[in-house]
Amino acid sequence: MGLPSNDRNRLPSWRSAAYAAPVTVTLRDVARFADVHPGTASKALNEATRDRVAPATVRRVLEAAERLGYQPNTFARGLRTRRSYAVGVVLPDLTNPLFPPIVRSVEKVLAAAGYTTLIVDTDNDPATEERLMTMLRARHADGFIIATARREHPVAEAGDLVPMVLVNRLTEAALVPAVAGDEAAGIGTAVEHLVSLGHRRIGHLAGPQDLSTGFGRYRAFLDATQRLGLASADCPISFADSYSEASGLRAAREMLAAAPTAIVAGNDLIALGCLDALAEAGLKCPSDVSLVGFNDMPMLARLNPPLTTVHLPQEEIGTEAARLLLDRIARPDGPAKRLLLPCHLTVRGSTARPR
Amino acid sequence: MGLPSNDRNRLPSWRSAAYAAPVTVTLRDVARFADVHPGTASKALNEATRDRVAPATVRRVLEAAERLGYQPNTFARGLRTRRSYAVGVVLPDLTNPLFPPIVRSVEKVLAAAGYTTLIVDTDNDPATEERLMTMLRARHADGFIIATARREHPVAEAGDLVPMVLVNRLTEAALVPAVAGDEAAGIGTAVEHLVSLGHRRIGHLAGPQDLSTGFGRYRAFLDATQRLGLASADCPISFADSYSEASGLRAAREMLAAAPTAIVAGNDLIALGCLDALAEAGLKCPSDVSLVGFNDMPMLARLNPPLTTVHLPQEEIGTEAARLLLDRIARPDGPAKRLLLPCHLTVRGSTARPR
DNA sequence: GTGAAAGCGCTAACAG
DNA sequence: CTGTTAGCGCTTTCAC
Repeated sequence: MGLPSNDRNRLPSWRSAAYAAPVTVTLRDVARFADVHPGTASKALNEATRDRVAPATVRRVLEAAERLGYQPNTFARGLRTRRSYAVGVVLPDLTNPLFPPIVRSVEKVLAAAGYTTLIVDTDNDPATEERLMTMLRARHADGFIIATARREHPVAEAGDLVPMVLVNRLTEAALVPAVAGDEAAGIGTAVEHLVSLGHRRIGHLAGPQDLSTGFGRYRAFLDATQRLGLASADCPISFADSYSEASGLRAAREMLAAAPTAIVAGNDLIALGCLDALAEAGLKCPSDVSLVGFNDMPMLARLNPPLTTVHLPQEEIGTEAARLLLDRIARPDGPAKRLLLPCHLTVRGSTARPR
Repeated sequence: MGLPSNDRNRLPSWRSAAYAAPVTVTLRDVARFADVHPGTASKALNEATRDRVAPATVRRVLEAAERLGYQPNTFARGLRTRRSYAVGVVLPDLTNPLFPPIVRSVEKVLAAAGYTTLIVDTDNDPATEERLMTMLRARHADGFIIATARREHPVAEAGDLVPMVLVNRLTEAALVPAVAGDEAAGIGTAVEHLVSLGHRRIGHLAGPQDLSTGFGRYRAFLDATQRLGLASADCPISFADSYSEASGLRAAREMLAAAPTAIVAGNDLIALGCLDALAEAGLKCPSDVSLVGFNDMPMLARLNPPLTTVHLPQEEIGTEAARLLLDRIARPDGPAKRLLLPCHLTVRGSTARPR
């Protein structure tokens, strides 16, 4: 009596527990060991119901659980409570260096609250996204952090049905909590910086317009140039159809016909493509053309020239997203907070006075 | 009759299903709709037992499931079958660009086999790793892909108790399946390349020796230089205590006292630190000192000079790791295959003939 | 404050 | 080939 009933996987004591095959010790085992009814053991183990059990009993149960290395069975608990303590994080592309820092901080906050993070990579494919969402739903994720950012996106309609937080995208409908960098302000700062250097012909290599970031930064560029009194004829715009060096190269070739003295790129990869286009055209950066990127991905400081770019507070974005989600899970009907975190311009060597 | 018994979350049809709160349709609902017993419905739905059900019945059940949008409850199934169809992937650091491509291909293979990938980031901390492993175990992960690579690692002892595959590390004990790039060959190729350029004084900036990669590459360097007939006195070695630019810088400063004409770095980050040390010392790369990195992280081609480095087949590593694991889950007692995938040297601008 | 009992949704062994 | 039944491990009323 008092020992786990199940010993099909009893393991030698010298094994490291975490990597060994599970020895299944159940609540019944704990209860038997502590000499109480399983129901009572359950109450004692559960923070919320603990106060309905005599302190001495609680102690006995807790000790038994400790001694036996009791781990509640997630399946049984989930089946009963309909909660998984798992959160889905839906990313468009894990290899995009923008996301890992966000994921890390999300994971940290959620883990501290007892949640498991289910990371999922949609490969920028709506069908994959649908499939993965279905999977996450089947696993009864308690909430979602969604970083895929098509402007036309089913999530915009799903509204407040399931706890979720949007990252890097603010839907028009303010029903869904969201956190993002203040990209408009970031683009604004970039344009101001160029204007203050003396630029008057500033182009924009816009990102994909079906992504909310691409669209948002484009609008922000329009606003900023207008606000600063630049003629729209002096502000050529080309559209890249993806966030990639190749698309950036194509768009930049087009752009260079308009001979801007400075260019604001939709993101860093587009800026890199632009760098190639400049080299191709025999133009030097920054002496002939200044260039600003967006995102501040790693290694930019080591480029030639080091790229000036708008820095996003990735870690903070992740932290806040996780907090908002926990909030939402706790109070699904609370107001949908929407957070805009400040971006700053990291000035490096790719911007200078025009000739 | 024939409708889901549970309508607390019935959703308007215009909502996108994937993002809406779950409407719970159970096996009983499907069975009722198809007018069979739940047990029969279960058999019909399950590939493996389907042939014990009349084809016409199978069709009816399948259609009912489709019509009602039936999703089996993972908890109930897991509780019953003691399988989760989830696999834990344990990474030391998600922000290391080495891992995302591996994770992506792992995820792809596992998803195709019906498994969910649980990605977990240990932040290079053994305690965090232990905690996360416990969590994964509580969630009854069916297997593990482990990419953390301390040489002293509990996993090395846990042996074949739970299905797992090691990535980027071959334990001495050949009990655990593993897949890695052939780093020794990679280092060998790098040294050969330098020797063929005419270098005779070749240094090594070794990575942390408590990591199996750091140690393995160090040994490979020793082997290669000896094999090629270089005097060990001509092959200075400094140790970086982490894979970082800062550590690389420190180790490189030390190394430069020995005046090698070429340096093989333990990884790319160490190589970057080395680049800084060279600049500091007023040495030009590659004209004064040639430099080779390891891993081929992104952006290296855009550096000044573009870094020559050993390329790891990350995608293939991930694919093979996932396959090995599926194998292992299917036949836990099969032989532990150990795969060594070829690395190739990507020659760029940081290596040249010595003066 | 504790015990008893029901049941979450599923699968698998066994009967028919 | 189909139905019946039991039970995975847990939480949660409801009695006592």
